[in-house]
Amino acid sequence: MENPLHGSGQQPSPQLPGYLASPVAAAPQQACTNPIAPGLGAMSCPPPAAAVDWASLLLPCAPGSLHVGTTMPQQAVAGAGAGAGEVESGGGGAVVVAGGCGGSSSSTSGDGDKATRAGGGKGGGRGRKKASQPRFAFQTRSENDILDDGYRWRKYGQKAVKNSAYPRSYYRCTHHTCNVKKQVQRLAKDTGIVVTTYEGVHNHPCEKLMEALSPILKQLQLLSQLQCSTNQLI
DNA sequence: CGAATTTGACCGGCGC
DNA sequence: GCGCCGGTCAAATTCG
Repeated sequence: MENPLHGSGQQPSPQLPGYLASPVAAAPQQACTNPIAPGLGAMSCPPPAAAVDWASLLLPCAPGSLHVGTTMPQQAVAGAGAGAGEVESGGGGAVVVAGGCGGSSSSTSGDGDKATRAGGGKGGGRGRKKASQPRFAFQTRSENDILDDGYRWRKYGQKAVKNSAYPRSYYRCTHHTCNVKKQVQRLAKDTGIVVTTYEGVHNHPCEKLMEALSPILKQLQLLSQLQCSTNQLI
């Protein structure tokens, strides 16, 4: 996800950009084409409020970013399939925000103890400890398992899970300093729905989004400067 | 050839 | 204590 929220994982909503979390959570019916895709979703979902600092949304810890303020019930994540509500919107990806922060989840995985564990061979040193990483789960109705959320992910595992005909895929943000992970799983009940669970907060801006919006931001900047000059002349 | 994905093994947590 | 299950590692393989 993208957005950088203030702080470092202390914020309730992990990576989901404010523009995603808000519209989705507050107005599920809104037809955002692709809430997960920064550039796309963002552009197609005009913010309710006029004063949105888009530039700030691009930064990690954006002061202006919105976030889901709810705490993330573990079941919302673990049982996202059953727990999270689902919203369907048009033909695009409907999204439902399942939760915001999983502070004390017992099953949440993290890297916390990984470092502390002296490892042996394969698997030794493997972290299993559930650190309190903010988790955020939501469902999308899409044929594509992989949502383009603007960040680059590397798949590091896939596992068949119980009670599901579809395997769960594990991804990690490829940014060297970023420790965000996400799990992607297709619902057994409704194969058209993909449950995506993000864990952690990106500590870097979304490259794609930056790339997509930079021309616009540039223009805005120029306009702003022009306006300043005009005012001075007057 | 480097990066990304696949896949089997390993490990810890949890329920019984 | 044991087995099941989810999560992760890392070697092998594939891809660009």
